[in-house]
Amino acid sequence: MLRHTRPKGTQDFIPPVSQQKLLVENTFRDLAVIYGFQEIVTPTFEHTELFIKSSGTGSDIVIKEMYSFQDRSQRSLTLKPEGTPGVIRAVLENRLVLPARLYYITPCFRYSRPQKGRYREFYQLGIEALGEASARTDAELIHFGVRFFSRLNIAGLTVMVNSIGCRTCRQDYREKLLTFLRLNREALCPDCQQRIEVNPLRVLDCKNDHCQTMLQKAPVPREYLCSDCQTHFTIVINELTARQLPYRIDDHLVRGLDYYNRTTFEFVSDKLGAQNSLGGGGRYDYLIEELGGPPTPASGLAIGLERTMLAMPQLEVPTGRRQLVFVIWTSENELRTAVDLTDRLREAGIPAQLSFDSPKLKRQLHLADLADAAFAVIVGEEELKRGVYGLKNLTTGEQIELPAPELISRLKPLLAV
RNA sequence: GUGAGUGUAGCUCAAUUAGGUCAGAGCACCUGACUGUGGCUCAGGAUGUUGGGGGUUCGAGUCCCCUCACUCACCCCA
Repeated sequence: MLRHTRPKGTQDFIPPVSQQKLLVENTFRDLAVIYGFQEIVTPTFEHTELFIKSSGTGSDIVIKEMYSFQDRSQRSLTLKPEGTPGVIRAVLENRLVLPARLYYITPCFRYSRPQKGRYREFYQLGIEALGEASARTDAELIHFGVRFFSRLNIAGLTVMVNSIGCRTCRQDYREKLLTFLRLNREALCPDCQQRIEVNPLRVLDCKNDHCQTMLQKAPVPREYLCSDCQTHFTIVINELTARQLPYRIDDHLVRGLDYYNRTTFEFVSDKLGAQNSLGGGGRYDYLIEELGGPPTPASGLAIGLERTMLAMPQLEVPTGRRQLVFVIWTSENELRTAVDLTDRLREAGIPAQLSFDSPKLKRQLHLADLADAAFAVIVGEEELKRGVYGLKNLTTGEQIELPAPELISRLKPLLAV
């Protein structure tokens, strides 16, 4: 029985999975930079009110999923359940000049029962285009997502898009929907009956088959868009087509957070189980104003890192050895030289390691093998007398001798550093 | 928060139809054969309060109850 175990819903990223995670993050970073985004880092926790204000009191995140706590001065703080609110808060607080394109990689926390692709601590990769009003921006973010997933060789991806209108037309639609739902209340599942009053739009994407067949006749947001919203959506669609991005319009796609308007989109994978959304986003033209800033249009996208990793072809078990040189010494007399050599290798940018723990050559070679090093450099008494090092290729077993001064220059091309 | 399934060495799994040499194997790890050469082979070795607690029984990894953890699904969403 282990004495200490990780808290429920958290996970350890150990090698080689940690490498996989790094690959995903780096891919995201590179792409974000290419699209003109700069990184923003905000605190892991914020004042609780920030999230209540942004996500909406009706959202499940606020009602039952936040990791909230009182600090020692009785301030109510909350571990961030998503990335956007902190970013907006920081942008306003630091008076950043808009428009601005920002990206973030951050852990997020939600208290919910863990399952495949859902954790209590999870990582979100997000981009926010603040101060950009154009529908073309929305399409560009979708393009960003598609490109990101394709760079990671993720197949089976579907892009879902929809528009949920603006303040005005959404209100009209809401009334129509409410009338419809109240009329058909009995035919809906208990969950949906609840949702009618709390957040009626969410009834649309209920998973219950019964509800879905019934909802075929329900009014959908797109039918009630005002002309501006309609134009906006048309441009998004045209832009996607022009960029040759396949998409599906899903009239029932409603995002869970209250702050979205007009464009909403989601990346759905067919190899993920129940939690099949790899990421999603949309336009949120009211949030900044809502949080005390000037009226500012904005559009964003957030991707789930763990789900991305789940959808990747397979954990690329790195075949072959690590780009690492293991320095081996044969007796205490050579230890000093070995330590200095290791240090010089490192100065030259060559990953190098040695073991101080055993003077046994055999043991050291075995450790080099365990560490999966590509090469062993042998610093032996014989070699030192002649001014050479032994260089052993641990894959092939071949061993050659190199004049001491040549070692680094010969090693560099072998390790591609 | 609700439901179902699973819990045996670090890992993957065994342990006779209804409880009785049942606490094992393979991989991994350590030591040696190999006094300056890893991987291969051979010979040894260490490791488990069978998730935890209680009960039934002469006797429980095996049956019952509670609990914890994990997994999947609902819910929610990344």
